[in-house]
Amino acid sequence: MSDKIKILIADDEPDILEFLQYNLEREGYETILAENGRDAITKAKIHHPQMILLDIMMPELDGIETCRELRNIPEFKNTLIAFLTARNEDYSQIAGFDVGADDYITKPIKPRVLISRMKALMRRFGSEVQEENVSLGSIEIDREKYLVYKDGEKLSLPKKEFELLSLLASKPGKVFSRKEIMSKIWGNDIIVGDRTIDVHIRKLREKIGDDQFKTIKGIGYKFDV
Amino acid sequence: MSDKIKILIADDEPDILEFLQYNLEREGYETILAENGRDAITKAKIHHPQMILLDIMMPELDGIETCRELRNIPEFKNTLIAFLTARNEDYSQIAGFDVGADDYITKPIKPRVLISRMKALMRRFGSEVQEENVSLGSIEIDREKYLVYKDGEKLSLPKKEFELLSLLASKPGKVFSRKEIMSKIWGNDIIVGDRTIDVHIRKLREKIGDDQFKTIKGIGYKFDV
DNA sequence: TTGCCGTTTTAACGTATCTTTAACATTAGC
DNA sequence: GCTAATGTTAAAGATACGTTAAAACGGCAA
Repeated sequence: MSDKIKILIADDEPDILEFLQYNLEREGYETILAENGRDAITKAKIHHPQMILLDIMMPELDGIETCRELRNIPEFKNTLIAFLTARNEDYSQIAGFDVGADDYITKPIKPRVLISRMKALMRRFGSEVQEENVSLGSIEIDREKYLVYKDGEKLSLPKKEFELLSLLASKPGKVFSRKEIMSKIWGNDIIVGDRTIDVHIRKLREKIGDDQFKTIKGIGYKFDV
Repeated sequence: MSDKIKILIADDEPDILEFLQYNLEREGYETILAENGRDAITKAKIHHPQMILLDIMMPELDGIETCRELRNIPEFKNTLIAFLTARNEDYSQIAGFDVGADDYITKPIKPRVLISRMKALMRRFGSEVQEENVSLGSIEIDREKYLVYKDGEKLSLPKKEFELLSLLASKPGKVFSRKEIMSKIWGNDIIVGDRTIDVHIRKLREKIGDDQFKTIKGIGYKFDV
């Protein structure tokens, strides 16, 4: 499996797609191409890109709507999303940010500028970029296949448990507050009771090991070896 | 203490400064003004802004250099920094990002666009308010892991004790008044008796060391080595 | 559609731990 | 030495977490 950073590009003009693909791949990124918003959402679910570039004007589903829908899917709550668009479309620009975009890049696109902006975004938020695989002590996590290995033995966790483990293990030792866990796994709109998290933690403790998961009363949980 | 978000603006044109000040304050931000890069660094150290807007072209010290210097000061490693500049200065744009900027806003500035961009940056960044780790003498505080090390030995303090230590240690030597401690740790609505603070201080003295915590009778406490 | 099954969430209750109080002792500073 | 502020202690109070079982949900196959 490749450990390249994956970028999904959605634009209805093949020329632009090709231009971006060429320039990004030359920088060592892996690109996934989509020709409209609907297509972008589908492909995002399959490929789990770290970053998504959306043209504003697209058939089927425009960039703004696509972004809104993506942000409603917990998996993409924290994915970097940037818009591409013609100069001076200020209205779109505002709408874009309000809908949860991280950046807004004006056409004509200059490769050097694009790359610099992308790197700036990733530098800052890179810590949140989910690595493909994590391996700590006797635990190994394969994010793509949704699989966990404990001492080499394959465990197949349900989705929520997997996501929780995956989140906690992304920064071993760091305490994740309940709020943080909730927003990263459930998203900001969905509200679940406090006991829900406990129950998932309990399941993980049963399956992975009791002492790996530490409770910090009043704050949250952390995963440690 | 005000809980408004503080934004430092550096530009050598008074008109622009005033324009930005007006628009940002109207949105509920607190603004700090600087007229060149040197000034900006000085004022940043005094006011600890959450975000800094830098004009590229400035006398004394230009935006690029200012940003580079700021990024070399640990306190500002994670502060949001955005550049303001005229259109099409692509070279500056690239240099800006390479030097650690988070965004790049082109003049003429449209207030709604500026505010939207800023909110987009803060939305991402806000959750990850990087609290710095403190290390004084034999005490080390890891805020992310909610751990305190005393001579390398790991201590795990209850929430209130941790917060109190964390507060006092954030400015070693500074005397925190009881009122200040109360409002920072309990908030302004919750009222607790005076003995409560004493008890927590006592616990800390037991665990961390008696003489680190000094009482200033009639005023409050300070933490020192 | 219906029923099944695995997953997720809720609710109720128990419990450990943390937080605050209150009563009394001690101390610092006038 | 007097007084107000702080220190100490133990116990009461509050709260967050753990546990369990059952309900709700969602996909899937008959």
